[in-house]
Amino acid sequence: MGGNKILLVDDEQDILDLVSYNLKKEGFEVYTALNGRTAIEVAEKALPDLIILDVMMPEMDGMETCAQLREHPNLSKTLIAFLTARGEDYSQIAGFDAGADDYITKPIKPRVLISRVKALLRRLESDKLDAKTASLHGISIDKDRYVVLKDGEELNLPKKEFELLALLLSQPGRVYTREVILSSVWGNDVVVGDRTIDVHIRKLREKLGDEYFKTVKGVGYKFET
Amino acid sequence: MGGNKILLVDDEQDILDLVSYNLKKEGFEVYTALNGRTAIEVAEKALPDLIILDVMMPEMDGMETCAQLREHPNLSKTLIAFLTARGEDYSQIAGFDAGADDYITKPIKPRVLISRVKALLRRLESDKLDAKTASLHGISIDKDRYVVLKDGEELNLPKKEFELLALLLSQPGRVYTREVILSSVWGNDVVVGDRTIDVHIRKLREKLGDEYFKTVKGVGYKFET
DNA sequence: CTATGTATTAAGACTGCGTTAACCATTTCT
DNA sequence: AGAAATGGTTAACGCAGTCTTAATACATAG
Repeated sequence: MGGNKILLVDDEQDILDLVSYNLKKEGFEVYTALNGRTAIEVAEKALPDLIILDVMMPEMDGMETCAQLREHPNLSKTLIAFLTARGEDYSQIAGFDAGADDYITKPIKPRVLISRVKALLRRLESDKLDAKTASLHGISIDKDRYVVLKDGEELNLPKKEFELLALLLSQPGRVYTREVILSSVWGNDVVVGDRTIDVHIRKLREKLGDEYFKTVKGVGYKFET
Repeated sequence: MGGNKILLVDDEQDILDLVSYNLKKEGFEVYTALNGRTAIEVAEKALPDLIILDVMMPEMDGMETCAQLREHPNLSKTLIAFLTARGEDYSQIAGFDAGADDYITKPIKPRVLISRVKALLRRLESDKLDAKTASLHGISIDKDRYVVLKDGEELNLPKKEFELLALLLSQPGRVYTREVILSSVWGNDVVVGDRTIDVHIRKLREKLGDEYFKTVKGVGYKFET
């Protein structure tokens, strides 16, 4: 998870030091700037994944900086989090909906900050993945039409096979236990044996390729590339 | 993202209508209450994800309501946002740190409100995620995917090894006695010898590195860096 | 030095999965 | 309707990987 670049912008050196220390401890690559102007310069070169921006700064405030960053072609999609003092007048901040991705309130609690930063970056990662996976593993389903697309080829699966695939595909990578699979695909009242699932998994493997369906012994199955 | 439940509490029907309309338009399920007492009643039944609470209300004000909500076992972790009039005396609000998760100032601007609400709920979602993943210094586990990440490398551990690691990692540094480990990983009714634990610890050491797993003689094991 | 607790192996037991084939159930075709 | 095809479920058996044990070697505290 380490290695993400974060740009930290605040006019108080103390805040920079505190936050910087904590972020580095977590393995992040940290850049700092004391004002909006240098922030933009640094951002252009470092291309950070996340910019944490103090709202209240002399000269160019956080919102103004944010707006300029959004103008920049290479930075328009960078995550931006605002640092605001609790009780600050939100109306003007949010009213200027410059597209901040999160708000972090001072006083800063390191552990809170870290978890928020991680949450934001997770979002970034999953967005990236989402864009890729659709085309990467070449398998997608169309629940409306009850059709599976593999490398552009349409494929008609029987009901149970389709629903099982749909379940696994709904959260690629996540392991679904037999219990969950049964209640989700077969329903809570229906009683069928565990081998039934195996057989359907086998059929999916036959039709879509062995490599996608991974067994986690003692736990369940997952869809993975 | 739709489907989140929001409880809106304000003594002015106009405000309820305005905000309610806007939230519903975004696909949220909205409940309303005109005072603190009914707010608690509704909250108990609906279990909302977020409660927006006017600070200034007759009888029971927002802070008092908030405090009572926090007492309630099923609602103690619900997100709470305070509605405050601009220029209101923040000191008494913040001083009474009842654990509000955000402050929204009146007059309410719909677009602002929506973006704040969405930001809050996003936080909720990622906090839920946090519970499922634990990480420490290059080693992290993903319970959903049943995968261990070491320096970015994916690692598949067998069930017991994974669960043992998950336990130790759940409170890094804390020593887990053999007794606790057995009841947690193996269950209370299963009877296995103590050496079994050693062997699993050994395998974890092999796969993840000796240094992480510290033996505390006569007590148990702990995960440490 | 001894007692106690832990580390390390290797071997065997065990569990749970994969696979096939046969058997119903349901739908479709003639 | 009867036949045929398709889909769903189960049972049986083999197999691989996982778990546990037991035996022995090692470490540390007293």
